[in-house]
Amino acid sequence: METERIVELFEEHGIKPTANRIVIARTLAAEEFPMSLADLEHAVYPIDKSNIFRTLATFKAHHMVHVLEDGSSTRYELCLSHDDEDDEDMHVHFFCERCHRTFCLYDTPIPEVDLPEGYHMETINYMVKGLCPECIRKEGLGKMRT
Amino acid sequence: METERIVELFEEHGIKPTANRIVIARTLAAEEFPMSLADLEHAVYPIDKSNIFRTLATFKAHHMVHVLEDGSSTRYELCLSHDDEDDEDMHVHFFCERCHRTFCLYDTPIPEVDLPEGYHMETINYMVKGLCPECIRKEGLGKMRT
DNA sequence: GTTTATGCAAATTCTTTGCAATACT
DNA sequence: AGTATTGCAAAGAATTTGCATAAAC
Repeated sequence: METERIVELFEEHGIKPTANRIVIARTLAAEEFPMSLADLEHAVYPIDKSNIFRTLATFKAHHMVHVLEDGSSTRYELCLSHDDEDDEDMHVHFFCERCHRTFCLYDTPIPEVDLPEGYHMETINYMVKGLCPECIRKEGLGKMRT
Repeated sequence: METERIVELFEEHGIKPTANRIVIARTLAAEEFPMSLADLEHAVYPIDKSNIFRTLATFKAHHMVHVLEDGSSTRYELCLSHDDEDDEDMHVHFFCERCHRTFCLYDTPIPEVDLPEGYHMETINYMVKGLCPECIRKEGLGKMRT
């Protein structure tokens, strides 16, 4: 994604686009998988992890990222909908229990549910766990060898 | 839940019902909310946390518990379906961002999705975050005072 | 000049493991 | 005896905070 579009995102969400923040957002945008704090720490070196942490908190507060929990770490992905309230780009995630990667299933939207009376929904996480195609293939090969 | 039923669960899942394990399972069954390791540590004192941890790993391996991530901790709830493969009792969970409690929405089953070709599903987590009824009421009161 | 952002170091919290002792079969 | 379970202590990993410096407005 071009830096201009990134800066637009900052404007849309009311966040001041500092140099570090742009690098972090660009990195999130470039990566196919949602990233953990540790992932980002490597990717945006030498920006400090506390800075990344606080930046992600800012992004989250302004709904510029989606936050995911896959069981091993918290992961972040850029939220591309312009509307703070309605996330059109919410999709199911898949955590592979063998290779520990978290996939975005962009073509699998999250089916909504009717909450019981009185609950107010902010965000939804739909996380499927199992084996990804690549690992299934490898498992198969593994078994053949046995 | 009666101890007999608990012991039955152990048999159904092929786990040896030791005294500690029964206490832990009973505690999970008695609690309305899914419990974290820390919750259990208090509830089953003086059983050691490493024992609880390993017991939960055993339960998980034998599909006797569901494992949830709500962002602050991993939580466990007893899985009451007899069938290891098909979890009839899978329901949506709700994490309140104000009081940090995780609710079981027993009457809200998880809507399934069609995964892209090649993915193999093991478990699903459907976690909604927002404000619970109690906290919405309190927020309202808080605003009135202001 | 005041506020905001940043880096470094350290604290906290949560999870996990090593190992010796105990209980079970 | 041999295997499985347990408790204690400590290690590890991930997250979060305090505080002093530097940059932005």
